[in-house]
Amino acid sequence: MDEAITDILKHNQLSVTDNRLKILELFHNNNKALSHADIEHLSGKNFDRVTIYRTLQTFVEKGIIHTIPTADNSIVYALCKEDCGEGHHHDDHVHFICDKCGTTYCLEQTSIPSINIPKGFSAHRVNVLVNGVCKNCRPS
Amino acid sequence: MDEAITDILKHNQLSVTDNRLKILELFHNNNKALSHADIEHLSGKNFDRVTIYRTLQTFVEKGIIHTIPTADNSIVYALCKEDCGEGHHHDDHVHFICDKCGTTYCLEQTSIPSINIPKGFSAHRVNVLVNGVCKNCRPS
DNA sequence: ACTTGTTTGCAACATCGTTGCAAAATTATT
DNA sequence: AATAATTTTGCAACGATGTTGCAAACAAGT
Repeated sequence: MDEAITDILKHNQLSVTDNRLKILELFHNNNKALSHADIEHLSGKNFDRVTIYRTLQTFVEKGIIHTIPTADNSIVYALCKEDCGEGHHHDDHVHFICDKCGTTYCLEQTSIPSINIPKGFSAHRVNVLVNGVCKNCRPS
Repeated sequence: MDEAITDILKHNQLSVTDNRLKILELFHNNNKALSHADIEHLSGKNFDRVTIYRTLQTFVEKGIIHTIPTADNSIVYALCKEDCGEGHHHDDHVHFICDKCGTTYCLEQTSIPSINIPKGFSAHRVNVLVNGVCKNCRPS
């Protein structure tokens, strides 16, 4: 399990460090999107703020994680699927943000519908954000 | 023209001040979404940063403008349509962000498609962000 | 084990956004 | 038209967030 995470780093020509292993582990253990602050808390405050910023930046560049825009304007990050690589992101799935618990999910199975945009505009990438209540916060 | 803007403020039970008139004017003159920084520059730096923050906040609460989430994580604001009011936003249109000039447009005429989300989740609001090249930046 | 190159942590800084409070402007009242 | 009551503004200070330079610590290759 730890070796799988190590492999991800090696495949992306990244040095294997405690910091990177720990952060990748957090993404694998929590099946949801994490903010910089989440990581700072979850990691037990062992790592410097700056290091976390730089690690996340590196992971985004390498295509290991992707960023998700949110309405309340905090950056959150989530693991990419297999087919993302350096400079090639293919995160064409819907993102769901729970208004109760604040959790952001990647709905991998929900594909993005096609959008008809006006003449003169050309679309390169579509982001769909759905706000609502997630299955854990659903009233019984 | 200036009176129309004054009316908007009065209809929302807001005092008519230079600041608010100027900011509303900027939104009417520039047919695109504006960031806090945009307003600071466009207004000629006559108003305090804090005042701009508070004015934008007030306008959002009153339903005069709405916020748009962006991938690069800067808040942008745009005018609401007629039917938005205090606590009632109905901005179900697509937002388009030009990757070249950075302009954010509200595509009022493009409606949001329905999204099938997994069981257990309930959707309340859908945000669609399209990135691409706008009609002004289109290569000839 | 040693060397090379990368990564980390610290310090300092820049930007962004918020809050409390007194002065100024706007609205309501007489 | 003048005054009183309320709202808004600007300033100062603060907190949170994100960035950069540089020396020490670490990982990878020989």
